[in-house]
Amino acid sequence: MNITLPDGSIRKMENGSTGLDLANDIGPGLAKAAIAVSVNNIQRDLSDPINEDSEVSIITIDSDEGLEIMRHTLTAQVLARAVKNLYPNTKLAIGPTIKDGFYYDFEFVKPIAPDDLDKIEKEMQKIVNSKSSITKKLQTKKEALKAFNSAGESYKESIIEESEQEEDFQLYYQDDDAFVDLCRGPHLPSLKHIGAFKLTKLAGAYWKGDSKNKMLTRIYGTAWKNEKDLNAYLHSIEEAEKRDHRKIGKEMNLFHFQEEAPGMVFWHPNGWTVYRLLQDFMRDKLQAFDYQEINTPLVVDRKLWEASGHWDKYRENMFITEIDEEHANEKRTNALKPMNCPCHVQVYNQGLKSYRDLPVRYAEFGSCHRYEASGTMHGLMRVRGFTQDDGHIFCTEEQIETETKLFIELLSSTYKDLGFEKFDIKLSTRPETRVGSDEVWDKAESALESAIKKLDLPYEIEEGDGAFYGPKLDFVLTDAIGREWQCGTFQADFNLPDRLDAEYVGEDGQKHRPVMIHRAVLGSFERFIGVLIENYSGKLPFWLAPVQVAVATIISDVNDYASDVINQLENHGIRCHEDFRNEKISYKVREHSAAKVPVIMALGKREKESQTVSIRRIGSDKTTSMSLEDAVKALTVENSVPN
RNA sequence: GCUCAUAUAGCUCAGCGGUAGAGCACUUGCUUGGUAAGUAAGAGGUCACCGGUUCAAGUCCGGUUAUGAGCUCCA
Repeated sequence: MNITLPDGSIRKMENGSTGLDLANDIGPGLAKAAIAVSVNNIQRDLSDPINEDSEVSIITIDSDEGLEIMRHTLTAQVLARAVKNLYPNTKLAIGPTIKDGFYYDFEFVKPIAPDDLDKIEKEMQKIVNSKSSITKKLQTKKEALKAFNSAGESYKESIIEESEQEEDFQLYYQDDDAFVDLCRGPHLPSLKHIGAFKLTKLAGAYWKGDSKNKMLTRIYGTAWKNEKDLNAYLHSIEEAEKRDHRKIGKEMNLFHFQEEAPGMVFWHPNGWTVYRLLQDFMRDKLQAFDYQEINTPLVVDRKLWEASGHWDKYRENMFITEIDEEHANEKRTNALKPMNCPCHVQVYNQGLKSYRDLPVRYAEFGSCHRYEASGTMHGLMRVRGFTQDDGHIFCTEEQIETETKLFIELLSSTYKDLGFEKFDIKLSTRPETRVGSDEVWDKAESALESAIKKLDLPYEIEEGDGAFYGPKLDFVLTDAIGREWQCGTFQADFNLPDRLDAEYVGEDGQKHRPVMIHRAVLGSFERFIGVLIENYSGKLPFWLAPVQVAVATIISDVNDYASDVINQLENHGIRCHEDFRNEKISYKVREHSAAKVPVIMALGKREKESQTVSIRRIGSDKTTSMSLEDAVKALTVENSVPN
């Protein structure tokens, strides 16, 4: 048979030759490094026979594929075995690879503690040191079931049970046959190819990811081809932890949370300054794109939520309020709004709208409350009380495309101004259960798609992932260390205008339903500020920094000059912090640097005499001197809000 | 919501049955010092909350609340 290699060359091999035979044929070095083989783009074990003309490449640990196979073997053959050695009655569930590592789900008889990971890790190392080779046996469904049944591995049994195949279940063994695992493969031919690894955490996870099922114990780990890569990875994790907005929020005195209001932010002066600046910035953007800002009630009678459908579908996430019976004349049940859309329809419905009025674009910095499950909250990123940069566009079906295009322009200009150059677009199309005719869906989906195309932007399609009421676009931005955050959204809605009876008079003099588009650029201010903090490690751009200039005196004789400097800066709208304390300048510099103040002005005798300032920028240890006048001018320019 | 862990001074943490500790921050004194920690002293705590075991409970055991890591959820 003919084997085509990645470089295009063709090698003649005997039918039934294995990947290992091929590697040997190419060279002994490759044979030694080979860990698996890719046959017509399907990964196979090195020992699998190849029976027909194929395109084949040898996988080594140096490739991403190879690394993944190594991680897979590490979890399925080494971690699973180590756990079985130490805790013999543990049941094995599943153990896949994930980004940078792997996990394995177990059902332990007695729960284990994080400290036990050390012990397991040592046992794993012992197994790896055996350098066992790994062999595979193929069994029928019946044989496989029997094997795992007698071993008491009920999860494996159920995996086999539910499988549609009858033959060729792959069972992998190490040299001593003492451990066997069912696996899709491929695996390393030998444990000697295992690189550097570390178990990282312990957590619960539902069997098959279903919260109705039993909670298993999941052990996470990371693995790399050598010690150096492992350390680099661990280091990058540490670096990401340093950016944690909860930690930086504390250091910069931006906000706090407390027990009496879980998931609700207490904004401190510094944090609220950032919040206000971002909101003002957003307000200008919206105005430039012809939105009209409105404001609607926080507390609204359940009748409206019943009409909108939220009472049925969303009630468990709503804060419901009742009025103290003793003092109320009438009992009514209200809810804190979890979304702004029904209220926006109320505003739209005031007065008759003509097709000439469309599109109507309402914006609201809408304060919403959602009762999020307790385990889901996470700093500013997931809260119960938040404010959306929300907006709703009422338009005709024909206008969807233009509105999509305009929105993407608004969004990309906003992200760019805030320092995010890269974002991805995801188009989610019709789900199985939905409202609206196929014809309308066709129109809306193609309107969204063609708008993106006209802007020449890349996008991905998420088939069937749309909301029941319409297709949507999600916008995912990438931060400074490559993490992705879904912030913006643009959702067509054929449902709510109908439920809440929104209409306009068309050219034909008849009443029609407008399409409603829900859209947000930042998502919520709370979360977006979290993203900004993590993106910038707290070192916000000058215009967004809560304190922009720390004016620190070197000797108390220059306090009067320093006050003058502060006055001039503040008169130009620059936010200053006065530091006249009886401390050394290095002490002050250290403190303001830690607080991530973008500019530190150190003022001493020299500056006072020459009417200059000495400027030190965050992240640099250089100082530059310039006249006070020039400094005020330069900082004023730098302080202008991007647009 | 589920699993596991955590809760001690403003912050970061130590203490793990017998009078509550450290570093930083804070206050005061001395020091006026040129770009990431001058110096000495002082003050600061219902050890999250409720209950139990014990002669004795931050410390052991239950429960509650919050937080953290995952899981589930995010019409």
